[in-house]
Amino acid sequence: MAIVHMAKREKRITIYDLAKSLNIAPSSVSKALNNSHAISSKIKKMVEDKAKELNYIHNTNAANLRRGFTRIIGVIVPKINESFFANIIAGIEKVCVQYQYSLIICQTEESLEKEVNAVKTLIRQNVDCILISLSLETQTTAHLEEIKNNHIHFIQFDRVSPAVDSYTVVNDNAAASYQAVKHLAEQGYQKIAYFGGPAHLNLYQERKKGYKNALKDLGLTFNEAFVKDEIISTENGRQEALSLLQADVKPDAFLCTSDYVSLGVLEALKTLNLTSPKDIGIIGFANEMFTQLIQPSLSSVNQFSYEMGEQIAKLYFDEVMKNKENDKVKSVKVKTEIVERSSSSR
Amino acid sequence: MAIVHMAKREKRITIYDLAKSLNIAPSSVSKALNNSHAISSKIKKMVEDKAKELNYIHNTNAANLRRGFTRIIGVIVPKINESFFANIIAGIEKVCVQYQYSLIICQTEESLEKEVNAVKTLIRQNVDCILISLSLETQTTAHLEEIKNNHIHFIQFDRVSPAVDSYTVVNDNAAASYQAVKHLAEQGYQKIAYFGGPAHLNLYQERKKGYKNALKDLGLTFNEAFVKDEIISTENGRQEALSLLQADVKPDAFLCTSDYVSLGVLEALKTLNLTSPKDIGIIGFANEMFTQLIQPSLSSVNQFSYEMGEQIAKLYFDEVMKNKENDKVKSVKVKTEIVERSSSSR
DNA sequence: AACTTATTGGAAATCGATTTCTAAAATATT
DNA sequence: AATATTTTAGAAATCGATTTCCAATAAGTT
Repeated sequence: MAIVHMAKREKRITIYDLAKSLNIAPSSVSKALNNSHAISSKIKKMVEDKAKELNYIHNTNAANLRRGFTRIIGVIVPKINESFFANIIAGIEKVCVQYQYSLIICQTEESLEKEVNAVKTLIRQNVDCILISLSLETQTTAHLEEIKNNHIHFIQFDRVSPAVDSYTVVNDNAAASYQAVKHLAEQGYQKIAYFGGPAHLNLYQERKKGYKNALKDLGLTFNEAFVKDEIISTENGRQEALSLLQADVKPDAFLCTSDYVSLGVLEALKTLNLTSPKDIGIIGFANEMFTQLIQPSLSSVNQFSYEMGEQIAKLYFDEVMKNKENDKVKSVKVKTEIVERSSSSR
Repeated sequence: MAIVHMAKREKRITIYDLAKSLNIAPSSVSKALNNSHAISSKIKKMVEDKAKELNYIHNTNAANLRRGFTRIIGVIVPKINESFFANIIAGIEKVCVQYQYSLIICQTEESLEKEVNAVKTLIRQNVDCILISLSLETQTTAHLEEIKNNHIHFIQFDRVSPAVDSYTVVNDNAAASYQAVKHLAEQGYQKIAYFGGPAHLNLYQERKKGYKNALKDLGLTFNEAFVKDEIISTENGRQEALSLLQADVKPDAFLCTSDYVSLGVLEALKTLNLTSPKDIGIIGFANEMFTQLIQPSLSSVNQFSYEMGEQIAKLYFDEVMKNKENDKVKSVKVKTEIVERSSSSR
């Protein structure tokens, strides 16, 4: 796409205009507006009044250049309009306005190339910090190291790469799926299948680990055929469930790492004339809105996405910002909760 | 909340560093990097190589200050994590990256005060354009005029104020609700109630207008008691539906201006032992994900939110940006579509 | 070869704030 | 009253690019 160039905007009122009309120095105007203690309250009052009168608006751009930071935080997510990420962004925004920070949002649409470009854009924009959740494609991390090379603060969340040393905010994914399996077992399900996402993502490794550990601890047998990775859409879930449920040895429950996949399992049950929770137990991840509206309602792991957003932003303001060397990075775990609904209650 | 000040970041490589290490002038470096025709390809090559070698990253801030524009577009929405707005933002982002523009996102949480602050922040940040959908509270528009006073391009979308002269992108709301009523009538519903939002919003005035016009054209009687404003949540919808359905003269269908309200109507039906579509027809607005998943599935007006986002951004790049005086503003209508599902099909 | 015209690199001004340093004025101290 | 100290305003440098203008060189023309 061609890059279009814009005409320069008409000039705004500057501190020089204020200074001239008050017959004082621009530096004094600046100090007055910044409430510096090195300027009298008489001049402060004068300047403030004149600023209001002439409709002066501070030019952040000029100040940023001089100060060296921008009060802007960059956020990179796979998809802005996926409710999990939309909630996280909303939570981040809520906290950022309180600190008078702005947010630049980029989406990668699950593409590494777009992710690399987004990182470049944010570095160019001089953001103070980058908050990122990796795309499904991301397996290299040179672009993340680049953030650190440019001395920009950096927090990974949800989909993180342990290969890069940084602050992280994640759910305790291993514990969450452990709890989910335990819940299914308590409801009497014995042969529990696991539908995970791309195996190179730490997030899914953790969930699989929790699943396996729970089976072991509960004395349930582990069946390699019941474990599928790369199941991330409703359609994937439907097909894999169909094939598993038509095999000789069938599962009696599914732990899905997405509610959309649960939905696919449900569709498969319908075509096979099976019902949940009677024949098959189902539990998903994310606690999407629709899980409580459909029949049967779907059990799910609530990931507290909005709260995760708040915690990410708070981590930045409370810790990262004050840690100049970005050493002693820290990992924050966000609580999860098993929401028991029909699909796993018998 | 206290404003925290940040330490200045460590210095990055600048064009002065490149110039020094190549023994040429900074201005030549700038021209080389901008692919100016006033510089030889020999020097361009030299500069590009050295830039790569030293990991030079362009400082947008400095360039912005000099150029007078930022390649940043500000977006203000009531809630980032409402799927309608999340989709719009995603659509806007999709187009903006193609033009190498970044997005600053603000949410008002339906508060005028936050909206005013968001506008101020965006003006300070020197954005090239502000895209805004008004909060429910917004009835004054001084802050919007302020955008124009600062010569910042400006597009209103979805929830717009006709009191402010600006580009707008909206659904044809009158036509949409007209079609919705027509659809209900065709299915044999005669006494159609209307649940709208705050009456001061143009959006809802239009929808009510379409509703009334459709009734007239179709020869259906208009009943003032069947028209309610300020019904925007599931709970509102449930209560009002309950009260209407227990009155002497009852409606046999509901046109809801939100799918969440439809959901409330559905709840009311359950407590009254009525069913949809047999006893009562329902159609909502927004075509939310859940409308096709629940029982009965809910008919809805698809507003094509993602496409609306794309069109907003395209309007900016194709027209607004080129129209220096911002005169001859234009209103873009985004198509809608009646999605017929069980709740209105008998 | 002499002259005109096109290219191309560099010096310096500029964008609009912040900040350091200096000096004058106000206040405090003896 | 003389001196020491503190306040306060302003001059000038600075952030890192872009852009205008000029001069030197290269290329083209007769």
